[in-house]
Amino acid sequence: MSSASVPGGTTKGDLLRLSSLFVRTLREDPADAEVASHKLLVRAGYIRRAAPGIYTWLPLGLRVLRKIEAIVREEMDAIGGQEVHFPALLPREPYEATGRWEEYGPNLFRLKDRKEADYLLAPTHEEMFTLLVKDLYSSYKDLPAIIYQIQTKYRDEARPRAGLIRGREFVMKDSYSFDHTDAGLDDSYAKHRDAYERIFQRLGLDYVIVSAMSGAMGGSRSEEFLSPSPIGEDTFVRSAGGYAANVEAVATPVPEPVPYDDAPAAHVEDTPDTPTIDTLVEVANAKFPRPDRAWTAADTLKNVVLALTHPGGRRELVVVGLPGDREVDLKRLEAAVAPAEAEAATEADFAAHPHLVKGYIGPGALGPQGPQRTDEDGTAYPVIRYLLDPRVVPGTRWITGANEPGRHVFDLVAGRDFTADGTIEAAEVRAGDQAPDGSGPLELARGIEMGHIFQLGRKYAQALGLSVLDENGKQVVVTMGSYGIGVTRALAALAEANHDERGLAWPAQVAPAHVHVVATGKGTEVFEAAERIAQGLAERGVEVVYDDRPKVSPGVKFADAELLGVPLLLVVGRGLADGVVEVRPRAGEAEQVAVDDAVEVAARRVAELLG
RNA sequence: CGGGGUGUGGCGCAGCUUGGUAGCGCAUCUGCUUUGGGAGCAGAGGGUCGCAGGUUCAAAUCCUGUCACCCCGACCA
Repeated sequence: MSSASVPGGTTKGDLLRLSSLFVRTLREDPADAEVASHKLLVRAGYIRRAAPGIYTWLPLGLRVLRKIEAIVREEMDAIGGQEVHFPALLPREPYEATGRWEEYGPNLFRLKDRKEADYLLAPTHEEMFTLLVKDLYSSYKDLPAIIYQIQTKYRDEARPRAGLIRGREFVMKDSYSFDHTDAGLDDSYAKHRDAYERIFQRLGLDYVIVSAMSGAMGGSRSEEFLSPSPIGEDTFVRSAGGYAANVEAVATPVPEPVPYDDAPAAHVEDTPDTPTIDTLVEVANAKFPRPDRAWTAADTLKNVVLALTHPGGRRELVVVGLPGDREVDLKRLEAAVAPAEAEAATEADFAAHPHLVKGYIGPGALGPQGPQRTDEDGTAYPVIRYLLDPRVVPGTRWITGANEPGRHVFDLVAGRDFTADGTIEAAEVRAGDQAPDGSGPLELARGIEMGHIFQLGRKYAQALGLSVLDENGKQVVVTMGSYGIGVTRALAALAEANHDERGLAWPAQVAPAHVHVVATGKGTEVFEAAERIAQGLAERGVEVVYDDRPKVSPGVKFADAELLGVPLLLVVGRGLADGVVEVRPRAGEAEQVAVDDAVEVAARRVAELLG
């Protein structure tokens, strides 16, 4: 690996000769690859699959990985981060203390030593960092502190996919901040946010920052850095006015309450055979037409029965009431009820609650209006909690279930005829919905999550007993932030964003080399000239891949050059007779250069590419 | 965990319906020719057909079981 990346410097750049480089390119896509980054990284000889979701790094891939790491390292150091390195193999105890030995479930790689003691391959290192700081520090004067590592993580994903995008082994930069005040945490968080912006800018990656739910991690503020890509696994929304959020985190704008003084009284009507919203709308329009317009699904209040499983294992039925033209988004629901898990109610759940008439459930049987049960201390609870979509504000009028087969209520007014136990963000987010900050309609897009920053707060410090003495000599629990960048995933995102049908096309900052020198022809002159140029570039600190393979046809060499994706191609071939060589960017126009100027020109082009 | 699919030289595939002892392309090796867009000719090496049982004179092929892998969904800092 070269230490020099500045052309014109005095340190020698690397010269990789394709005749001996440990690489083999493939003409065909591997059968198990679906996405471009996976196909091309394998075809170009950057990585090989070792096991599902686990990859071996070959020299070219490793060079790219190291360059990304170097950029991450520089920016982390620039905000005062100090690098450490933890083992990946860890004992059970610290994870037991925070409950994550259990919480992580089957995604944790667990193993036993010869004495049957439990170990794990770390999926992330909050516990170890917290304990290390506890070990070394005990005063507020030692804070703030930011420590980080770039390290291999292990998660036994249920379904690894898309090559490096979701692996079971992956490289992550994880950093942690330690402060004794909330303001300090805000500052550490802001530093990381800035550092992440610089990192992704330097990597040449488009990114969007979306607000996210902190979910099972606990804590408050949390944002994700996504690389927009159709193959991304995260759905996010954004508005023209600059709002961006993970779908789970989107807040629904709450409409103003509607006056209902002149609203007609609610009335129950026969609506036979209307167990679905579609059939209900059809019958309503046929039998009870509105004078002004037709009924639509949005006029109905759909009540969806869901089962929550709480951490202790308690199962609870809840009903979510939402406009009939929307579905419940289970991911949003789960984010809203975390740490409980949610699923659709089963037949057994309905059987256990016979007052829930499937297809005709209405507020009358739910929440405050429904059956109650009484606690030991006399407090009354609804048997089934009723949670409303934020759009169902007081004064809105609905057609909804009458809790009898074949019957619905019309003109049921929220706030007058029924109330609920609360509101919940569980309805699906759709393109065209308004952004909560009034910045316009939302569009949905997919992205690859490359980074995530969290304000963890005091959860881990509390669980592991990390406190320091403050200015007044009092013990205060430390507040923490946790910040991750998926380094290998960022590499995949770069490959996704920088390729064409011929192969990879790396930004110069992360490319395995700066210049790809191709010698075409059979005469010794071209090889001698190419050799001189390659060495001349290396001596100026330029990193060079030199295709010195004899007896390989030009077509193969050009195809390989385009597959490997080095940003600048330098061809020494038939032009040599006229004293010229060709310099051309990976996807650009060729420039004829006098052979004696080749090193100078190529080095200058590289410097331009590196910015 | 549910659904679908696939396991045959290093890679990509055919052969399986209708059993007869394994083939094609790429890659690799040797020789000659060729050299600006994935060359040609001649020759060569390399596969217990995922594994285990079973049926049969005979199994890559039929039957049973099992394992692995891929894709979609569920799940997932």
